[in-house]
Amino acid sequence: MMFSKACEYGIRSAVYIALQSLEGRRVSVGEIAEEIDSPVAFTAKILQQLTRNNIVRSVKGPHGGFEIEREDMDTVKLNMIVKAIDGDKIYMGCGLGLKECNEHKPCPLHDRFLDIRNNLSTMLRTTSLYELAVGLEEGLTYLKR
Amino acid sequence: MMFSKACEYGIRSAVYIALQSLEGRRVSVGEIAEEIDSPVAFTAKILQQLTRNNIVRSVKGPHGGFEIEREDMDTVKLNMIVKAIDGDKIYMGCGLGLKECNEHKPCPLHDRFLDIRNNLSTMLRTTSLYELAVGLEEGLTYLKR
DNA sequence: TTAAAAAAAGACAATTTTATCCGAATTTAA
DNA sequence: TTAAATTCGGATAAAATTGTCTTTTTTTAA
Repeated sequence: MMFSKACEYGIRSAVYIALQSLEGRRVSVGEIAEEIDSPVAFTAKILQQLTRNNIVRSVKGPHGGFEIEREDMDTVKLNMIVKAIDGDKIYMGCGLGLKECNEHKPCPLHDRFLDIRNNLSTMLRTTSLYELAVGLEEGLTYLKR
Repeated sequence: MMFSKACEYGIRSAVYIALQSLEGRRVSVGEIAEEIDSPVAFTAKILQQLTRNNIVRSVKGPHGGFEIEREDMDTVKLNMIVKAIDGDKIYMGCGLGLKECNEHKPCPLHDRFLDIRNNLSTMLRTTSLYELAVGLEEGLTYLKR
C-alpha cells in the first residue's frame, strides 16, 4: 500500500526479532520467515540489509541467528528501517511523480499531501521497535495472515 | 511514493484534459504526453482505461482526442481514477502486507495507520478534477518537471 | 469517395521488484 | 579437529510493472 514488499518483510522481521530478543532468544532466518509468513531466501536478503545498517545484529554459526539489544529497540525507529530498505522516496518523492515538486513549483496535489505525508513521517520517526514488540507480546497485534 | 506510475500519469492526464476542456479544446495523446512529460504509448494505454471507466471521453478521427464535460469535472473525484488504475489496495490493503488485518486482528501498525489512511482516502474522495484543473489554470500548480 | 487523423488493440520488449538456489565463510560444540 | 548450523554473497529466475511498436478501426473533411 505504501511500502515495498521488501520493506514490509523488513519491518515484520525486525518486530519479530525484537519480540524474541525480549525473551533472550536469538532467531534464525528460517524461524523468522515461518513466523511472519514470508519467503525465506528473500527474507534472508532483507535481513542482510538490516544487519549492514545496524538495525539488527547477526551471529553466525550454531546457536547463531538474529537479535536486537534491548536499548536498540528504543533507538531504532521505523523510519530507519524504511530508509534502509526503500530509501527516502517516501519522504521526498512527489505524489504525482514530478521530479521537482515543492513550495515554489507544486504539483496539483502538493498541498493536499502535506498533512498526510507529515503524519506518516512523524509516525515513522517516533514509533520504536520496542513499542511494536510489546504490542505483539501482549497479544494485541499480529504479524501473520 | 504511493501510486503506481500508471496512476500518476493517469491523474496528470486527467487534470490536463480537464484544463483544456475548460477552454473547449480536445487534446490528442501526443499533446497530453508532451504536456505532462510522460511516455506516449504508455499514456495511451492508461487513457484507454480512463475511457472505459467513463472518466474521460474519447473521440476518434480527425479533430478527435480526449475531453471531459464540465459537469463531469465536478463528479469525477481522484479516488475514481485511482480505483480505475490501481484498484482498491490503497484503501483496503494492510500497511505491512497482511492478508487479513482489521480491528479484530490488527498488524502492529494498524492503529497508527488509521488516521493517515483516513486522511488520504477522504482527500481522494473529495477532491474533484475541476478543483485541480482550476489550480493549474491559475498558474498555482504544475504538471511537469 | 477517399486520404488523413485520430484512438483502440494486441503483441512484444525492457526494467524493476520479488523470489530462489547454491556455494562460501564463520562459528560452535562435541 | 571436525561436523553441523548458521549467515553471507553472488548468480539466476520469475513475475509485475513500465514502456514500445505495429496494425486495425473509426471518423472527418476535402
